[in-house]
Amino acid sequence: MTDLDRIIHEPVRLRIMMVLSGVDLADFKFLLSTLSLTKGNLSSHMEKLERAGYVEVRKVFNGKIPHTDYGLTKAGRRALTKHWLTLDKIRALDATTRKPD
Amino acid sequence: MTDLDRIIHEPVRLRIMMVLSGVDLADFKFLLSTLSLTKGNLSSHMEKLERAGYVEVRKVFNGKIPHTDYGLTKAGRRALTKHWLTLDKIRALDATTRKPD
DNA sequence: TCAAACAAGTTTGCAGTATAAACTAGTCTG
DNA sequence: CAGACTAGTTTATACTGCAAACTTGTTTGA
Repeated sequence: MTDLDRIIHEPVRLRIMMVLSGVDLADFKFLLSTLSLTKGNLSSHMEKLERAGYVEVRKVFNGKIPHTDYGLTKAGRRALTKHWLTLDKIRALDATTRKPD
Repeated sequence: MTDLDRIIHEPVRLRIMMVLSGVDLADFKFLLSTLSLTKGNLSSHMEKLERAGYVEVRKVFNGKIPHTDYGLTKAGRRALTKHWLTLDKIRALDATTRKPD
């Protein structure tokens, strides 16, 4: 009930997911500058999100230059929505928990 | 701006902080059962929160039995409030980020 | 009375992870 | 063709969450 998905909860990935949720597709370079990450860092986070089935990766060649686009999957959107709901529940914990005397 | 305090962000500690924010003091046993943790796990999280200056620990003897109470410090309350604000900002990222075509 | 069980935590060991630095594969430029 | 650039990926390291084992002391029961 108050269990947070650690794949999404990780700060960088939470931000990645939110950015992706606002667009159809985003490429590596865009994410890199938007989120101010190093390439290695972004790469490994994207791999983790892909493995979890939360993002879809599309690799194409723009002429001769390789290009990578990312987009949320249905499952990714669902998981993200659920994550915020879970956070809302945790946020309400202060009101629901009273110490028994 | 969208930097999350990892001390607080960790799921278990976020829950601990929220529970503590709803009471003046809570003891080890109460937290243990409320949050369904193992003792070792709770102990090390509390130590981390204490080191960060977010919780205050009061150890007393109830007769012969040792007793440990925890409560949020001012800094802890401030940090927790700020944390939720930061999460709100991240939550709004989908609306503010648009991919330049 | 002394061994076994219990209480309340703390310490330890391990498995997993986030990150930057180093690397790769290929393209463009002078 | 040498060197710089593009677009990532792999590697190495330092950190961290967690449960199990341990510690210190108290109570219970035979």
